[in-house]
Amino acid sequence: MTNSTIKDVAKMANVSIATVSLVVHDHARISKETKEKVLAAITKLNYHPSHSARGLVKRKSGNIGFILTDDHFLRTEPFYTHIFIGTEFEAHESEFYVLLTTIDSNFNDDNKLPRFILERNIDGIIVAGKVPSSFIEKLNKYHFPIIFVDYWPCTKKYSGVLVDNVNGGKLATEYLIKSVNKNIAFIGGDIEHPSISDRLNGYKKAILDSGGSINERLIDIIEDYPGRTNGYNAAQRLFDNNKDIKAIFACNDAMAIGAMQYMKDNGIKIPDDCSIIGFDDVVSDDAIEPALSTIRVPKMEMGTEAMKLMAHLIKNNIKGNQKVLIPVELIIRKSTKRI
Amino acid sequence: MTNSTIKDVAKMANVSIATVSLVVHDHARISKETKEKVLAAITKLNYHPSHSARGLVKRKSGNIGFILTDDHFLRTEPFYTHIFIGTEFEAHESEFYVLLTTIDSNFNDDNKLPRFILERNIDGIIVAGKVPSSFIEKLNKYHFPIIFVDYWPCTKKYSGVLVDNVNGGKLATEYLIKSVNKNIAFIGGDIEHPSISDRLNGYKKAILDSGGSINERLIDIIEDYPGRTNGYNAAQRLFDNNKDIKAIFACNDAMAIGAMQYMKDNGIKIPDDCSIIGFDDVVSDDAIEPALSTIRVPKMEMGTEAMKLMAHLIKNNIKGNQKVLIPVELIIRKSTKRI
DNA sequence: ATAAATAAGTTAAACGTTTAACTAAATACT
DNA sequence: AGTATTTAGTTAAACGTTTAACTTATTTAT
Repeated sequence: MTNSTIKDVAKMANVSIATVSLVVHDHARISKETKEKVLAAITKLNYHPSHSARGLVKRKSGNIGFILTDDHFLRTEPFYTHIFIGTEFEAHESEFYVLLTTIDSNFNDDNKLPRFILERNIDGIIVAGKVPSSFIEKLNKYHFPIIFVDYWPCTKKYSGVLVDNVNGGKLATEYLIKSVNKNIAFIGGDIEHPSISDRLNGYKKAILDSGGSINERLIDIIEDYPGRTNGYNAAQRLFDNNKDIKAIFACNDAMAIGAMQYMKDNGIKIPDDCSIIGFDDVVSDDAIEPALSTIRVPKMEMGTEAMKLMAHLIKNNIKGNQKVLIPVELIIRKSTKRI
Repeated sequence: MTNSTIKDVAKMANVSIATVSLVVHDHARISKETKEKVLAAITKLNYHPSHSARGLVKRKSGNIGFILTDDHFLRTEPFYTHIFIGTEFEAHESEFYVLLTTIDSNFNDDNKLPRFILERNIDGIIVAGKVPSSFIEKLNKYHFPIIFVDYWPCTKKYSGVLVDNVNGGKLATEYLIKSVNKNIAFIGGDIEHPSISDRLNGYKKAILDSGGSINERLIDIIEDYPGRTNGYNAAQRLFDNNKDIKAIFACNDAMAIGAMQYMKDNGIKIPDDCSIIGFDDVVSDDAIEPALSTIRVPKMEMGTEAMKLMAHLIKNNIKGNQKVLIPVELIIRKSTKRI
């Protein structure tokens, strides 16, 4: 039951350890018969190459760091948890291990970088979600590939795996235009966040493309975090201003759910009086009454894409600065008037 | 910026690499002056021992596996996420890396064990939360230490880090006895789960100790998962049966919140008509109206304790079968009548 | 004064891989 | 037939540590 090594396999298959290694790496120099012989021994002995030994000679740790802020990780909506699971899943293919760690959401110059960075025990880093800029600055000193997921800092030195927010906003708004035509509001928070502003851009684009014009009084944006309470308040301001709102596109599901609560509390029928579409497709959307229409973000896929890209960067020994856009999907449930 | 090795340090400090290694391990054989010299070089070169090289010679991976079911990890309440962060935090001390992976919540004999187990790239495993018994059976074949957190399978071959559920149930119930005296109900789900049945045991113990007797009609237990909806339904059954319930001790906060919703919907004033105490102390407790009194479970501490125990087991090369009880704390907020 | 013990290092082998350089046999080319 | 090339493997060094065994110098005991 103790680990068998390459030597045991070599002995059993009657070849040198180099041959075993070449078989493991599927090298062309090995004949079919030898390969089969070795493979049989590997299976019999349940041999797996030692991560440490391999790492030592290749001067790679075989680890990828996955970093996010603690409040993102501890958030009740497991958005980033899904992304992490995606990377972990995909790591199987490329034989990486993923080391997850959190940083302080108020990370500043006095904070230390995660241990695996200081010890250089990773071959690359995946950063999920918005992180403090002082963290990114510290990261700049290091020479491994860094991939940002769901957030791309302005410095275009790194790769990013991003939701196609503009298109998502466009899809949602286009549907609302087709079903209710006019008076479509947008509610959002944390507009500094590129994802949110892109969703707003998609909203504007859809309206302009359809021949309409932007009415700033239908757009309610706050600086604060886009959560349920702020969604509730946004809806209140909106309806106070304009009784005739026919649809709301919320920058995320949390705000949408808050806005729905306001409508319920004030006798506004969903979707008869007012349609609403969210963004993200979180677990509770289906449970809520009426079920919330939304833009589905394939969270796990973002993780797998990030890890695929990482494997590519490492294999080719490049740092990369490309942008991968993850397509989204409009999910129509019960909170929207049918077209 | 590239990694410096033990050789670089040795050269700079004018000693052999063995000396450097001995300094790093704080070995007594090294004089104070040499030690300082070496330490200075280490700092100057920002030297960190290679995880791989160390792992190779020690025949340890330096990794600890952290395993839980996917639905536990993806649950909106980040209970196990907190526990994980605790292990990750404590791992700093013992220089371990933590590899987090999920298993299928319907794990059966056809499922494969996590990769790092098959490849034997971990020195020990921490299992968080209830896992399928077929998973545990498969684990039985391996010879590394295993620690269960927040769930301890009947086979007492492994160590467990567990919430003091009995005492928690007792604390909550004792408070309710003091404040409302009589007609204190218990609602719970998944009674097979040792944690839940222990909470019920604490409830019973408190009542008996106070000279009262157990009224089965005040105890509502379902087999299903103890979530909000089931809490709502449990409260409904309870009040249908007995209008005079003065307090509810819920087996967890989710059920408590559900039960509160039922009371709000039916004009039962909290805490004037009926007090309620939950269990776990989840994030939303404070946000809910009125703020929920509960039993606080120190989640991060469970993680750190598990990792401390793991480091101990590994250092002494034992498998261990001890039980660590984590004390809980009664948190009184607004959902309970004052004593 | 000499032997024994202690202190403070050093040497060298080992851990399990990978891979460049080498070898030996078989095949292809003049 | 003799040389060049291809095929299919082997050899051996290297990766960065740890640690048992060794050395050398100093102190202590007799």
